[in-house]
Amino acid sequence: MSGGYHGTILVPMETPYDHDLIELKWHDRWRDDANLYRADPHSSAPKYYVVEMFPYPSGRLHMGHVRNYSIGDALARYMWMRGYNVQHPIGWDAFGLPAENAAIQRNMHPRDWTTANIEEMKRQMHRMGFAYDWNLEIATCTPEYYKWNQWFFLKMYERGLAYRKKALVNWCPECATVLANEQVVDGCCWRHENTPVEQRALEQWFWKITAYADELLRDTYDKLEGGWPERVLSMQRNWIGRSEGSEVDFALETGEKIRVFTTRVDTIYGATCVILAPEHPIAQKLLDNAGRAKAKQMIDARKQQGPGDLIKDGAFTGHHAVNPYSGEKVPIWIGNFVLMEYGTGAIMAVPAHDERDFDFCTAFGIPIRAVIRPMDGVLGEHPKAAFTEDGITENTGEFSGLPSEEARRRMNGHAEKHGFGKAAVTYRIKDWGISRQRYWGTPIPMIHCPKCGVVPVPEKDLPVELPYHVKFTGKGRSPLAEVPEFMNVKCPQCGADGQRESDTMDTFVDSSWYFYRYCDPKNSTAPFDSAVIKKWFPIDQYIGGVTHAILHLIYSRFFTKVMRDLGLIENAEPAANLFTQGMVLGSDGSAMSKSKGNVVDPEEMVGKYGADTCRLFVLFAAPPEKDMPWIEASVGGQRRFLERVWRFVTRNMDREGTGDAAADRKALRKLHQTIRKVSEDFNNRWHFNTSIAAMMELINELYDQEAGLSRAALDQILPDLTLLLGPFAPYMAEELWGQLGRKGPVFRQAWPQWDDALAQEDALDIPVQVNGKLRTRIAAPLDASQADLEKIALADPKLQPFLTGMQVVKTIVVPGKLVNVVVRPA
RNA sequence: GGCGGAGUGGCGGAAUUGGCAGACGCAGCAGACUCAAAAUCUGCCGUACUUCACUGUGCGUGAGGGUUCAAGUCCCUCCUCCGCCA
Repeated sequence: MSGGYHGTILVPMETPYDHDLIELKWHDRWRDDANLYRADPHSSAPKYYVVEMFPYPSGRLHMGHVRNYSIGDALARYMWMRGYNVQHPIGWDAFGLPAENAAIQRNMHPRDWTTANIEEMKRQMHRMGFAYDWNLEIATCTPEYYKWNQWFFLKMYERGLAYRKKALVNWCPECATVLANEQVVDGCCWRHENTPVEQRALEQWFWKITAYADELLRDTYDKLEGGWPERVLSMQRNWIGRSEGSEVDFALETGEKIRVFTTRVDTIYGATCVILAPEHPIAQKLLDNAGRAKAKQMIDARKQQGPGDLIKDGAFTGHHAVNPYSGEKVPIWIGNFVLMEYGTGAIMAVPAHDERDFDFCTAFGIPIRAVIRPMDGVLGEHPKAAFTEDGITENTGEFSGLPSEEARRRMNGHAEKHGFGKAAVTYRIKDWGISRQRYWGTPIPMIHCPKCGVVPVPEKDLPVELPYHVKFTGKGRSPLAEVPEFMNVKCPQCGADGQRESDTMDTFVDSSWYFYRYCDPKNSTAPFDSAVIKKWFPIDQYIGGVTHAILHLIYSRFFTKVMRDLGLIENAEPAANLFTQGMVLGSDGSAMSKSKGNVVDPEEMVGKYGADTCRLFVLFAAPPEKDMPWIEASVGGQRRFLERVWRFVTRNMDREGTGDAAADRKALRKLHQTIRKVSEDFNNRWHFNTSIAAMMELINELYDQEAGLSRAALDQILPDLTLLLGPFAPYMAEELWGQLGRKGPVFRQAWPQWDDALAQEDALDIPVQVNGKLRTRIAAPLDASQADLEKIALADPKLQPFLTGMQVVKTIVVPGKLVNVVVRPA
């Protein structure tokens, strides 16, 4: 039988595929069944906890969400079908600046705006058919949730992990308000393009993430390697930025000391000046009025330039300090590239052996002196560039003639012995500044008492609730500061009239532990029940955008470690496996943005093609970890595929079978190959693009064999095909499943099993090469030996022209794969 | 500059362990069906040449070199792009 279906044999029972009809029917049933996607608390099946990063409720789902959630949903459904007890929650990262902007611009209260957005996006999620357990839903802006942010704050405070210090914030003099980093565009205010942002020092709260720097770094190797993308681990390691080196004191005439950090103490005899961060307290003391003005200018200017295009700037303080090793007096400068937050806020400049120091000293006419020679070279007398590698010390007093590493070791020992320095480790990561001068966030549970100072709100008084009636002027400090009913409070210690902290917490606090709260979202006496956490954690699979590779993912790791030290949980890491999906790009290949006008609205696409088609497309267009462009012309291909499936199943479900054994065998072979392929993709790399391609090949084969299929074959093919489709196109799968007379939701059915014997081809089809070039193909029995293959290949008539006049040197036979005949002229 | 990732047809991509490069889809071309169109179905679809012959040959995975019977895949040098850190 050949030729395939030409519309002449079969009864056309088909109804056309109407996505709205099908999807809306199931949509209502799924939405109204609160327990449909609930994990079974009494199940003995292995647990599987899959979490996709929760969205900010901006009001509309975008394509990035659709992609993220389609990946997670396919996985959750597959794991259900594999018999796991799956927990699959969703919630809302509901605090944040856009809500306040809406308040200012549209006169809507942030809470009302957020609530309306959540409802709208929830509706869109239902429409997409995502299988979430809505019983676990949380919104971080509710007092029931943020109460526990405050509780964690108090716990941090008790353990000395929360402290207060002055720190710089972005200040727009025009708005007279503090700006978030993302409101600073090219160093200017986002609403006043020509107004440079200033830096102001405010008292703010910090969390001591640096106390965990070492463990956060170590666990990227010990616990996350293999489960998290290498790219993310490498970014986190960079961010933590551990470096080993030395701290050394340079003494001033006044007796004060400037402590510098360096990784290259072996070069210290080449230090020709000391450079302080412009805000360094000693710099502030040494500078005259003009100098201080210059320093302020540097601090403000730094904010306006990215680290890449920072133009080096500096100024001499007029003072000197003494190099404790050489006794030499070197000038003290301030420099804009020295960061107060890193190391000690002061460096020694060794222009001969550090590129940045070389640039700086060349620009300001500071002398250059080489003290390290290359292993196999001589000391550079008048270097034109810094020699930055390790080498041999020279002209370094008692430490001369040593390899760099040994010099560092000995010099550290020397410093320690004489009390002017020591070996030291420093980190790039800074403590987490959590204060935000904003309304729409978690109030920091602290009270300022004129007598007692800073006093924590007692636990029993939590939550400190956000007042509803607030004026949003966009001016001044936190809007909360203007609400007397909120601000005025009695000191819990002495009863005096105190003032509440008016700042709120960074929204990254909210997202640092939300996946714990999912497990016990209604608990009113604790953030969660530890026993429940023990059951579900660590997360088996966390899925989200690589944009969160650093901040969110490091803060939530920090939170997990603190929670563990508080005895609340046992796991040291929140997620055993992390998957970062690529971005959805516009058809022009660049990120979707309103200004580019290349934004594609998911809801519009769902209306046009259906949710199943959209889900299928975002999974098909590229492997999930890669960026993918949205090319609408291609979407039609997914729609056509679904229509082909629909037609095949509906017109074959009730017909009499034919009975062509060859057709059955071919179709069943392809079916089992497809089950194997799709299962392997789920188990290994999640390359759903190839899974869907395999299903397309299956449907193509089924069309070819359709006319000859027996009823028995159809009874295997139709349900299995439907089940395979389940994780990707749940609506159509559910509808077809029902039409096939089957009961129960598709995602609760057992995943189909493949049979290697049925997937096996009838005969080998082996390519034959001569000197590595394909010359012919041969058919051979499955059990052909290497010798058989060689014999058949060499006898093949098509090969003869390439063998005449040649001598066969050897024949390579890869069993089941290939034959390569190596020849040379006789 | 350092680290990490990538570069394959007109386009998205496939080739999972060194073994047939271009699966699957989009776009395009031709045909069937149709009064016609849409839809559907069938065939073609890297490139140059070749043939009466859907025959055959050469070239081809960013560039150049190497290892190997065999390289998109491994090694070396280089170029371009993206991310992170400087």
